[in-house]
Amino acid sequence: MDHSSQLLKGVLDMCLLSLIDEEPSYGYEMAAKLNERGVKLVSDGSIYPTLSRLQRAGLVEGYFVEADGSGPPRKYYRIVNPGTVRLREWSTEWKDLSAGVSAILNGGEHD
Amino acid sequence: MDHSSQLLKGVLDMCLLSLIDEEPSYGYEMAAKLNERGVKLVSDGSIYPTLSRLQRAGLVEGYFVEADGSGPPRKYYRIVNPGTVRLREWSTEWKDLSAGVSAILNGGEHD
DNA sequence: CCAACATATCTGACATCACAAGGTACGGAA
DNA sequence: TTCCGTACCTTGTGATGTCAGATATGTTGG
Repeated sequence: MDHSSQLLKGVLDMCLLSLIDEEPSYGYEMAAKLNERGVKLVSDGSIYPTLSRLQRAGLVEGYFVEADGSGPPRKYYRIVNPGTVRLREWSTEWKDLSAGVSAILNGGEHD
Repeated sequence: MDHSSQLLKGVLDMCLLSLIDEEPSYGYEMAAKLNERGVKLVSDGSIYPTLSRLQRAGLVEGYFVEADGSGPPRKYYRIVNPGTVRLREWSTEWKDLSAGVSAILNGGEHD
């Protein structure tokens, strides 16, 4: 497995939750959004189990919507209250960690 | 397991390599440094296997040094050339990913 | 009608890696 | 002797991303 894939661990659920918080969406669409926004290498085999987990955890609600064009019905997700709270917590965790890591990476400036 | 632990995946090896790049060090000391610098929750059960992996990957070299005070000899690590290269790669990966994630987290500003 | 394609979701086997708990070993202090 | 701080390592467990493949729908072209 790739090193970037390891970096994604614990980050994907947070990103999906944030996307859903912006606007209800479905797996296939979110996979595309993530890639557009610079979080590459996310396969659908990661997306769907993660979305199920978010739903099982009571952070989002799922509902099916018939596709406008072609294809099978889409499973949309919208955020619910506990999800909003959790997203704030994860956001804080992320900021703290990423600040710490960046500090360590920049600690050894000898160029 | 904690969510923070998942966030650490793929980050710990990078941080340890960066610490070694600053100055040769040993496991017990690096565990303390990480905690001081804001990367919490790292247990020695994660540190030692990670250091072994870095060494097996040819990114660092290990050598034993007798302890000044008390305790068994310390296993110091110093960075070698491939490690310096890899550290730069990981650094770039990290910056890209963390920028992407931050952008997504800040994308849904509605407060 | 049938095949191929894009859309869309889901599953299972696999690998990676952080953690907790435990073990080993050394030296100094109570 | 017993405990504690230092220092290293190993084992089992759990979480989760990846790949490959299965399933289903509607459109398009032969």
